[in-house]
Amino acid sequence: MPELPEVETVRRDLQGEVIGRRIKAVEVRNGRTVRRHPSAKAFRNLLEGRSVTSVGRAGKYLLLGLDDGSTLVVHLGMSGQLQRVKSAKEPKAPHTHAVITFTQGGQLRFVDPRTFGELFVSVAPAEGGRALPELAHLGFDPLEDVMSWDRFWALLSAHKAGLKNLLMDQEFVAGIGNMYADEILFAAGLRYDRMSDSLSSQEVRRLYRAMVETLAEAVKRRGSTLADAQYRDLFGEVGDYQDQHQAYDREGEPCRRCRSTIVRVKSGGRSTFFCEHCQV
DNA sequence: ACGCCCGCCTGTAAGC
DNA sequence: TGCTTACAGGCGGGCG
Repeated sequence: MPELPEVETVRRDLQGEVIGRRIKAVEVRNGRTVRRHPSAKAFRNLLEGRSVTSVGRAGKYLLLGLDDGSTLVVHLGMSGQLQRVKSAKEPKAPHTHAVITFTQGGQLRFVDPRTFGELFVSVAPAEGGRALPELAHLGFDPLEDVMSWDRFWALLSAHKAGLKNLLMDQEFVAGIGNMYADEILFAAGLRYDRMSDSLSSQEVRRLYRAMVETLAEAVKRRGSTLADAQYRDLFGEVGDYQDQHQAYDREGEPCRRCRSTIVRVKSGGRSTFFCEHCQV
């Protein structure tokens, strides 16, 4: 399930692959993928003939800047993948919902079994990411937007929410999903249900540090590919960070810090994994 | 303002 | 063995 580290990995790969390329043709094979547009044709018309000038990211959204000042926005949802193929002749994977063909140099394909992902073109330029009206609701980006820990404290204190819910709230901070929320909270030594306005200054610093360092390390490891093998990078390769997981998907296994058993609870309909001894 | 639930989806796995 | 059910969860919307 692609979260910030996986999306950032794809972004970096895309940068070397699509900048400067001109879009010759766009094929939409599943209309749901471009559901924000009135029709697949309308989406196509916005893209054909354009060149890619930049590749950015805001939270879990990829932003491909185009030469007319518009932006192709990609959200991978739960199961979305972008695939870079050198030849149009390469067989299409099942659930290939959109295909972008470049004038030279193959295709970019969007594959998404669960169809929670989407593509859309925003008429606004990509600069800064959240400048797009469609993404104006996103909160700060944990890797792009560095802030002082007391500023972070002020943001946390402005809410009265459980820490996990707040970390996963894209309007608060953009890019963290269920998996990295559990990993960040383990690294911070804080429970998922601690109230955001109840932290000591030391705990605020630990949380901020854990958030930035966990995500940065996961980017270094090119993201997490779990047993379901949903996440693949632009070239079909898996990530390495799942081997470093301390909590997520480790129910019944020993905590790597204290050896007590990692437990799993349901919170807000989602699985939450944590160590009752290390997280307070 | 926040928590919680639903609907949207399909593939996988557990249960009977 | 074969069918049914549960689960995975990002996001937007509704409700209490």
